[in-house]
Amino acid sequence: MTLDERKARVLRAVVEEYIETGMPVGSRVIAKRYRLGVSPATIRNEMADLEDTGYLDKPHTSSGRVPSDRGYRFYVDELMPKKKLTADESRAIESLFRTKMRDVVSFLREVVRVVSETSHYLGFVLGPDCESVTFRSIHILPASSEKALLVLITDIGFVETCLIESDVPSEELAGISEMLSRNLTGVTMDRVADKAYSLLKEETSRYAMIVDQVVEFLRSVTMSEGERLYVGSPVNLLNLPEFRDVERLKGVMAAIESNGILKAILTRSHDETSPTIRIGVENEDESIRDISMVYGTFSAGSTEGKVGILGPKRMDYSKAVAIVSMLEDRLSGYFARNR
Amino acid sequence: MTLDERKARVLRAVVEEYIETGMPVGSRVIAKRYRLGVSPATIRNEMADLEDTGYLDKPHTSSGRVPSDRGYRFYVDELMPKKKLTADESRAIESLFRTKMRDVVSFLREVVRVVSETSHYLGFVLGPDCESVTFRSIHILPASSEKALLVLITDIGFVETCLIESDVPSEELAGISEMLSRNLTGVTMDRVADKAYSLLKEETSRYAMIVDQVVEFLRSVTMSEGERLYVGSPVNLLNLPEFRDVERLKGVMAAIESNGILKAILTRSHDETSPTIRIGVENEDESIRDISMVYGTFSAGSTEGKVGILGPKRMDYSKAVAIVSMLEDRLSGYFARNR
DNA sequence: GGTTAGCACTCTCGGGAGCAGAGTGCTAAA
DNA sequence: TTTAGCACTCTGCTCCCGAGAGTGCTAACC
Repeated sequence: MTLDERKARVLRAVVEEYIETGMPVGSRVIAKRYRLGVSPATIRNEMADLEDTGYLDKPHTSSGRVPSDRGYRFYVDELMPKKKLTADESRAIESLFRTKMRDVVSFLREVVRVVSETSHYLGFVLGPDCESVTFRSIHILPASSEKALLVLITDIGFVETCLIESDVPSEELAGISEMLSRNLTGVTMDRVADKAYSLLKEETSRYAMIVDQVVEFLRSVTMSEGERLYVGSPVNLLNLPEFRDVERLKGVMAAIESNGILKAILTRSHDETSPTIRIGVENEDESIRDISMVYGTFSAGSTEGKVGILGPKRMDYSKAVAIVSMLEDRLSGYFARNR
Repeated sequence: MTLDERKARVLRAVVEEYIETGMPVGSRVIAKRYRLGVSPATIRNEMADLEDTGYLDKPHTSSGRVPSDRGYRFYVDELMPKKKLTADESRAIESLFRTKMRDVVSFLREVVRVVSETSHYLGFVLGPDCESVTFRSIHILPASSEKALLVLITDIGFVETCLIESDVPSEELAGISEMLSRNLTGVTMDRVADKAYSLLKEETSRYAMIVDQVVEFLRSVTMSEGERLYVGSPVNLLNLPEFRDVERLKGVMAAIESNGILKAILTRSHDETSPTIRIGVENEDESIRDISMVYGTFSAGSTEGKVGILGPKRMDYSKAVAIVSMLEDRLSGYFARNR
């Protein structure tokens, strides 16, 4: 499963050339642009071998070669150089952490925007999951004569709020919140609503109005799994020749938007090496078999989230890895600081 | 500028047929499908007249007619039937208001989603603007030993939160928030940060740490103009024949995403009739001259927001108007209830 | 034996040519 | 005023051809 020196250099040249141009690459270009010191004919022989062993494909009998999924895989595993981000790119990413974000949701949206922008592909973030996030405290604040504001804070600094109807006097609201906070601290979010209900059920008669609303709020926070996934804008994909065909774009978009698919993949994966790379067929799901993704994990308190990039198979893996690695690091730091 | 009875019927038939099929429509189809009681030849004469007066266009010398922007305009002004939403459509919209939303931002995002879905075009919402939203109250809650949570509530029920560093004891935090709330209530959001600063500057020495952060938070809330515009996913547009050409889609997407454009149009417009319809060239901005938009205004407290639909010129205006009208109404109601 | 030049072969892509189909405009008759 | 008829126009499709790019193979070369 290993390749001799020269074959490896040819494969690398083909992959990099193809990543850059998007057009099948011929022996001529390789010989000219990548100084391997041999003639096109020799390159042709090597390419034929690489095709036999499955590292390269031919779109048709007689046009240049294109890396196969296996070829990309070998490239990212063995040949790919470690690219550094340009000053501009790292500045764009760092700026995320310099300006204070008001809440985690807008922060993660902003992360997605920056990832899409610097990678020129499609960025996404999967937020930490509820099952391992725990309750820290709840506050019930009087908001007007008939309204109160519920404010929930979790251990990783997520804040959720909700306006409810309430005519309960503010001292009693404070009492309830204090009691809930005291008893629920450390409980995981998926169990918090039930636990709150049992704590509050004796009070039901006195504060019936707000008890239901508080429990419903806690439940809805847990349920809002759907909102964990943030995906960037697909404008960048429109510039890629592989998405000239609207149908293909539609397929990918549908898959991503259907939301379940990407999330399932990301939550299922407990991966080995730091940024995970999924190339074409390596993706479980049919609908994204002709694109690639690069994603990594960041830790947020007791749990973790994912950040990644979706792009064509001929994506600039090296840069994608650099971006994802940097974000894994910075995001973990961010959540550690903001606990 | 008026049309005789039969010309009007022909124009209406052409517009509706074109909206439905997206293909240039010929005299034959009109005669067959729309019982006007005359032959294709007569229709042809009428169509020729309509072309002379600028209501119809011909893509090329000898193919069917297509409505011109002026034709669409006449159609929406004079000919368009008032469509009712189907049961499914109104149910989808009503469901927005039945399930309790946790915060205004996710609520508006959800509105955008539903609008896109029921219209099959691209929905958008422009939230109320800061200059006319006023401050209601602020709370500074202890969140952990070195953190505090700022919670800001505005008169229309918008809630913004932010975690800050703080080692100030909770009683004093309560004192500060109480003082701020008392003095700032009713102040418009664009002036609140400065006012807060002058209120707090005497305390600067004692609570230097948090004073700056509070002021910065208030300032950033005002600044977050950029987040006021919510735009749906453009997947629906991919299904339209007019966006088969990727370039066109790219143009529109870029214009929308650049954010300033759409917002400028919406904030500038103080329109006459309830749902405003902008057809093709009627749009000020070059980049959206070949699409149409239908949007309306909803009131939120002392200020207002916009909700609308972006689609091809041959969009189903009648349905778009129905959707927008319904939302103008419901959203105004929603913000009135949730003050 | 590995490397290279040469050459025949294959396949795509772009530009006509030709043809069916759809639709028009005009004319003349009802 | 309406309509039938007909010549005309323009598109879209298919087929065909030639140019160009690239390959695989063979035979010569170092």
